[in-house]
Amino acid sequence: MKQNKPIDAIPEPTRAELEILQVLWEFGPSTVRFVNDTLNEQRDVNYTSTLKQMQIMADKGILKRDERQMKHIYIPVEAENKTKDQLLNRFVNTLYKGSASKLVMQLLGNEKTSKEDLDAIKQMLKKLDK
Amino acid sequence: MKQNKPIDAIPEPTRAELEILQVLWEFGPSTVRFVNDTLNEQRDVNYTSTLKQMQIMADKGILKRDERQMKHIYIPVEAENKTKDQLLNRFVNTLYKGSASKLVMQLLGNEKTSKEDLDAIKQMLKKLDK
DNA sequence: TGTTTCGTACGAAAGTTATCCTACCTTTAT
DNA sequence: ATAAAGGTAGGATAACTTTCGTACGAAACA
Repeated sequence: MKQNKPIDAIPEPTRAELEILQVLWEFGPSTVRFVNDTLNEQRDVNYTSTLKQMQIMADKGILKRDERQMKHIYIPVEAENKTKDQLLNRFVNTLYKGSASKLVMQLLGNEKTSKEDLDAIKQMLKKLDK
Repeated sequence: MKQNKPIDAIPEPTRAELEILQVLWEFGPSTVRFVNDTLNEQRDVNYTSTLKQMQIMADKGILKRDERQMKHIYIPVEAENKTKDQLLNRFVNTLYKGSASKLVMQLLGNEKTSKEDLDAIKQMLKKLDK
């Protein structure tokens, strides 16, 4: 019988938290106002909802914030790539037993993968060989 | 302002539901007892917890069940590949703006991707060309 | 200077997920 | 026949997520 949870597990961002991270990754350190406005281009969210989320994320250590101004500036603690690596690893582990090639096979068997994507992938592999 | 949710969205399996689906995909239609025993090789779960989960999944339409016997037999409604395609699409959409090649780039930039995986991916690409 | 606008903080509430207890029925074995 | 084992059903509950109302302070402005 294994241990149920690793003790030092880094909290994975939830769905709503990920939305917020995307904005911060794309536009850099931002105020709640800016993040909320950006989110509202996609769907309805109340300002205080976004505020609360970002406060919680700061509590969890996902974001840090600069409070020197009245308008606090929020910044992701982890780099975009690091977080995405974690999420991707988890994904490939749970769905494909850790096999990257199985995941790619699923991806390529998918009609939605465009010719451009295929070419880009080939290019990458060539570069990797060097 | 866009619509918040598509009306006919198929409910995505949750974490615990996915664990159960994995067992059913691997071993075929099964009883709760079998699924629970299999899960317990990995972690502690009470029998009634697994039962409840599978009942909920049947309610949601994720599983159907054969009740002719006292020991009900549960079967996934959707094929493994279809469900995984949905999850993969969602993943690539939310994290990589729908770009499969970006996802693969992240995967290849990851130390955990083995040489075997790389070779397997190259093989696949060759086959696709024909 | 007062009022309106914009910000944070706090707490409540609703929804979802995951877990398990209890009750009760059916089958099996003593 | 009766007890034990194994099954389903149906709450109850706890933790987590998500959302937002209310309160209140600071800043901008008429």
